[in-house]
Amino acid sequence: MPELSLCVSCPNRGRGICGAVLEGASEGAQLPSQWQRYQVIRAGRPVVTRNDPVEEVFILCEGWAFRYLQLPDGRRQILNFLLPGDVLSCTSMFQELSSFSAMALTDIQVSRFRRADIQTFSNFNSGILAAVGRTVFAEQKHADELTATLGKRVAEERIAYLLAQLTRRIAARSVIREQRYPFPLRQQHIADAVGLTAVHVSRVVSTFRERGVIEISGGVLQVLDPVELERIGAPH
Amino acid sequence: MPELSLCVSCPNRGRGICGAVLEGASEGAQLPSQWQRYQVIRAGRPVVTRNDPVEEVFILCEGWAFRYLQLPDGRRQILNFLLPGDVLSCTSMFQELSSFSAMALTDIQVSRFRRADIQTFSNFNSGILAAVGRTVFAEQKHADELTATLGKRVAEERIAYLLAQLTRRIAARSVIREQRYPFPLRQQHIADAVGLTAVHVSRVVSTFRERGVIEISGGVLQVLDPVELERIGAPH
DNA sequence: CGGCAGTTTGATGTTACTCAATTTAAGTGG
DNA sequence: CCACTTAAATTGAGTAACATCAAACTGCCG
Repeated sequence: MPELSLCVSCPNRGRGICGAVLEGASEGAQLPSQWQRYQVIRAGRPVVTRNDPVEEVFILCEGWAFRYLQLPDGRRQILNFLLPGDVLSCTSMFQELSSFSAMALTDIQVSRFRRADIQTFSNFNSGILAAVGRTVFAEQKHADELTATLGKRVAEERIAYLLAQLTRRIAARSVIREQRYPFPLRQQHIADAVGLTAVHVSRVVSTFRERGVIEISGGVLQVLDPVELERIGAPH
Repeated sequence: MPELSLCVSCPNRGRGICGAVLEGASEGAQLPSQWQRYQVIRAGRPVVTRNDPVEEVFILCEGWAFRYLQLPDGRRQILNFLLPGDVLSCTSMFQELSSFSAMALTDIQVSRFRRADIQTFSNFNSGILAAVGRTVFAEQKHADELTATLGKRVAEERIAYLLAQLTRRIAARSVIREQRYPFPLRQQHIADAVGLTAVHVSRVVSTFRERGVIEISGGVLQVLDPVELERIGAPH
């Protein structure tokens, strides 16, 4: 969801990965590239941890990650998944302590900007402000849709919502090869994202497979019936 | 949640209502008051409607309102409740079509600023930007907490979460008279906010009453055991 | 004194969870 | 290439939480 034109000299730029989310960035609405630093984080390692101080805003350049909240009993709720080009969260631009945790789902590469640099720079560059505004809007809209999905919809619809949304986002930033998408999620991740148990996710995914809607295996999601998936998962 | 220092010459300013949420606003971080307009909206009437164009950012000066999403089958999910001093949503600052609907819960009074005015003004006033940033952060944090609550917690915890959060917010902007709070919500509103049915809300609220935790009647919420309510509803 | 909206209560149904066992898939080292 | 190991997915049986339906009750207002 979050798209922001800060990731200017991402190693993937020009290879169609970060580039895909940069559309809409006006000229001059980019931070000086020398301000960013790169970091590689291995799958399963934390990116930021709730209540820890964060000096920087993270942009995901490569791989998948997710934001989540941990409950005292150890259960976690995944708030959203992050794909290449996504800002971890725009709110990191305004807050010194992180209000959420984030973890690398695959090996990832992140680009980091100091919050202070962004704030200074955005004071005399309204293009950045506009980009931040669009991103904030997208983040909030996504959060609202998720709230409605968790509050009012059954398991089948929740899972279809997540899968439909992910395929749309993956397709938007890569060359679409028929209906096959790279898919590093375990069923436990789906469960934590849509508020179900992994066992129940398994059952629902099985019925989707039997009905010829989707097929997940070997880290690849195949959408056999995109229309049906959208119909079940449509948020409105 | 959303607190923003735009509501400068609200009719309630000085009477401790809007004033309560203005703390933290630095000098000069206020929009010229002649840019705002007032409007009264009666209980049950729409404030904004999803997909309608909105030229203005709304700030609630008096009464209660709520943001919601309507599902095609007529069911609705309430996203949050708005109390005096709250911005309807900061994202209205960046988007021309509303992504949500909002409705007055009681008779309300709103203050309206043209989006264009705010954008222009914020370009040469970094105090406004900081205030917007804080508000955006608060909105997102609230949305994240709600997601975790809907995804991972049982009926009793969801309802306690909502009531605890509301009492904190009401207390923050009014003189606290013992543990009695004005409470214009019907049980159906609670149900739509936390993803339950009104019938089940009734049962849970009854057990709270029997256990001496709260008491709702005559538009007043009495918190008899604030510690217990917080304990059940604590988001983490 | 109706009438109406909101709440409460009971009986029953459905959805999703829990626990536990089994199967499949993915590595790993010989 | 094949045993061995381990994580993930699947399946079944039993249960808990919440929804649904319908009826009775309460308070409020004209």
